[in-house]
Amino acid sequence: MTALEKMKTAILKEKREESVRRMLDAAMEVFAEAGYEGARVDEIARRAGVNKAMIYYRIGDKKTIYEAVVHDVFGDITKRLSENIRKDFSPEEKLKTYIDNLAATMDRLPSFPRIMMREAASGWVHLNGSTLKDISGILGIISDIIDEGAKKGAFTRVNPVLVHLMTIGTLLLYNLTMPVRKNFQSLLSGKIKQQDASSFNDVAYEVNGMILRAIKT
Amino acid sequence: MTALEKMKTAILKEKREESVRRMLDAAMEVFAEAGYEGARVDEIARRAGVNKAMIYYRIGDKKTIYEAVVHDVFGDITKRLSENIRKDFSPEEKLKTYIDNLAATMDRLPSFPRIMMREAASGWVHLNGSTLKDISGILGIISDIIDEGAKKGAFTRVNPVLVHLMTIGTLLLYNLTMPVRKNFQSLLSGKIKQQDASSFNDVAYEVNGMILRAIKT
Amino acid sequence: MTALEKMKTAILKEKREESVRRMLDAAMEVFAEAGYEGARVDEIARRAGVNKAMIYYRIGDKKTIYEAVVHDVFGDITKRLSENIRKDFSPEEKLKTYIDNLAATMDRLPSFPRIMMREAASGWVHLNGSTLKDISGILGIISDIIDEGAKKGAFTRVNPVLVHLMTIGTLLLYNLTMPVRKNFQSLLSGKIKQQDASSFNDVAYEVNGMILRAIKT
Amino acid sequence: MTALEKMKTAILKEKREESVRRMLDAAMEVFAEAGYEGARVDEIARRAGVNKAMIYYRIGDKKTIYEAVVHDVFGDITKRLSENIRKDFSPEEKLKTYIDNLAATMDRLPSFPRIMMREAASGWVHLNGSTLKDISGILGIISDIIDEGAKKGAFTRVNPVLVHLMTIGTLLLYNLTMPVRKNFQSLLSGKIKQQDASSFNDVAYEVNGMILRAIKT
DNA sequence: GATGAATGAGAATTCATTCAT
DNA sequence: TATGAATGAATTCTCATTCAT
Repeated sequence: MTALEKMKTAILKEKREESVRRMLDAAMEVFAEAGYEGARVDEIARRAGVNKAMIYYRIGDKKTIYEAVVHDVFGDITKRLSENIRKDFSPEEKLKTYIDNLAATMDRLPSFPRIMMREAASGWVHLNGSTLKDISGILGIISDIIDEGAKKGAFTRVNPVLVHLMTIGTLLLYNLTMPVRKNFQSLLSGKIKQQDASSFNDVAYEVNGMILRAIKT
Repeated sequence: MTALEKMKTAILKEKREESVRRMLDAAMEVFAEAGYEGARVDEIARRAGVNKAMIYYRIGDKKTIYEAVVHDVFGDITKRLSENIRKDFSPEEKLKTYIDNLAATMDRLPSFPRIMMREAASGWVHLNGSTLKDISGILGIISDIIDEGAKKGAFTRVNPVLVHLMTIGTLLLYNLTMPVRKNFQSLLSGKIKQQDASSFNDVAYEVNGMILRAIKT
Repeated sequence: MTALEKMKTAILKEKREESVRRMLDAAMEVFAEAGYEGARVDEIARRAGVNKAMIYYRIGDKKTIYEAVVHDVFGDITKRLSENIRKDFSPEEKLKTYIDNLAATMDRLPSFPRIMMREAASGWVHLNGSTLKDISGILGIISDIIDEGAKKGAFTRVNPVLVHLMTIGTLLLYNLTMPVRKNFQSLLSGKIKQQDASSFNDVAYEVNGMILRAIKT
Repeated sequence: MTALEKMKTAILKEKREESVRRMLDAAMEVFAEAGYEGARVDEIARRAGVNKAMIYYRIGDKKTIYEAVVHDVFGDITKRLSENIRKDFSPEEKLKTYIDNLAATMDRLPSFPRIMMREAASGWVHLNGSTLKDISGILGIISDIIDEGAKKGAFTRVNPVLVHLMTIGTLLLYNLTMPVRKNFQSLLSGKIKQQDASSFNDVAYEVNGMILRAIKT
């Protein structure tokens, strides 16, 4: 193959990947908004700006698209968490980083909370082996943090799975109740004195505080 | 109308209501398992043991069935909570009752967690005014508890919405990760020393402990 | 159930069966003309005068429709043959009846030759157990005829399968070359002296003569 | 043009023809297996080891490919027959050669029986003028053989078209029932004494015998 | 010439909903 | 009231064909 041909091939490949990326991004959005059954392949194609047949050509049928999306979603968060938690942090710092990263991911990838919620409701039937491994990787991280904290006398001995579920459950629900919370505020006017945390940073901060208080010695 | 006719009418009415009840119960199950879009009216009819046209005749179209189900689900839990939290309880007791009741509801009405999760993921678009009022009623309850606790010096001042989200988020996720947690246990063997709470009572107890530690002065 | 209701049910059932019959007849035609892959469910519905969804409701998907058709086609011919070959016939008479019946079936059920040909070309992949049994029933019949003839000294010992294949192969091809044979007649004018058998009766007669000469002692 | 250039051009042409040959061979296979409607252009390209667009470039659309294949199939058999039937043969020898050649062709070109069957079932709509001429050429050959035999007193006067249909129908059906005949053998065990002809040579021999007996004086 | 990319026009199948009795 | 029958409107998926380089 000549150098020119190589360049052409490379450009084609890049274009192809870019197009697949766009399809998967669109799919993630649509699946998040409508769920697996509610998602329309037509709509995914429309948002990705490609012909519908292209999706079948490049990725596969609806089930395959969905699995790719789920894998991406969970893979991304795992990667992010394992990258950012530094070895030399104290358990408290690690826990904070852990919570901050979860919160940040939800901010950056707004489809994540919805897809995760739907997966939970559906009994996680779309999690394949590698994604399960991803998730247990996350559990391993938090487990180690709690463990280390307990050994150093900073934390009480608690079930790390529960801490994880509490953290992610709170953040998820916080994230997903955003659109309706204003309604409650007005209905509860006078009752809730403290302002609702306005940004996601704030809530990460608050959640962090609560969790720490709950597990510190 | 003769007495006999009245009796007949009454029996008919009872039968009718019983039949509607069966349809709604079946619908709740199906919606919980498959979500709104994934649910099949045929399947609801099958499980309720009635003719499909009957559902349209008695309840209405799919959307109407779903709204009735959602209303039932959220109405039930509100009712239960407001009934069980006695005035003369201490804030701590009230909080415990509150958490226990949430946990018990999930146990008794296994469709609740799934439907709530799906509602969260869908942006709560099916909550009508009265259901919203139900939910804010719940928020009012927890808000009052926290408030009272703060006034009595038992609790720190925390955002009651956050406490509520933390409680329910943890319980929901705990409930819905049940089927996959065994997988993680094996993948994490050696890391997680403490046993997973085996019953839902246990987890309510643990969650209660965590929440209390997080907000007690 | 009252007598009136019974009557209603019976009428409904009749209507239903009549409608299924129409669908299967239409399907047989369409499959004969276009083959499995070429057949359009839309076209079957159109010819049967029913809504396309009705076909799925009553019969099933395309594969199921096709299998029903094939089963009908082969079942019909088997039934006809076994009914008409009388015990007290001589082997020669039996053979004649056998050939006549095959020829008559092709006349009466013009889809049969085409569907059988296509089945042959496709490797008989759609023949299920019961249809295979039907066909081997036919083979059993001809086999017995040859056998009896041989015992009585009327026929030579020949492979009955070959006789069957020869009979049916000739009739099928004769039947299916009908539309093009005129073309040949003109191309061959002067060469073929004997007139082409004009009716199917005639050809059954001729085939019978040939087969008899081939196997008589 | 220089000699070198000429050579290059010749090699290119050869390669081109070789590639077209491969495509047509692949197409014949695929059409035989799946029929016109069931055949996939993708699959043809795959088996030919060429890019799909190449087929359109070199041969044309699906219909054109199919017509080329049909023409090849029928042309081949005509050519073979007319070459092998020597003038100085006796009518009996000629008939034998004719049958042997048909049988051999089916052996050598396994797609032929299937494509011919499908063509028969479809009403020969893909036979163009030149192919029709090919076939009537074959009919002319057999017609002449019968004629000559009748004149010499060796054969009775029979319809040569019928003899042809009988021969080819038997061979075709014999060939195409091969895969299912074992099933029948087991179902008919005890009934069919004579072994099924194991090779195609054998069946040609048997068919020859039957036909001869049917038409000899 | 050769090839990967792209797509429009179907085709099968499903399902909420209505009809008719 | 109750129910089997019927259907229109999607929706997923496929594939022959063309494009662009």
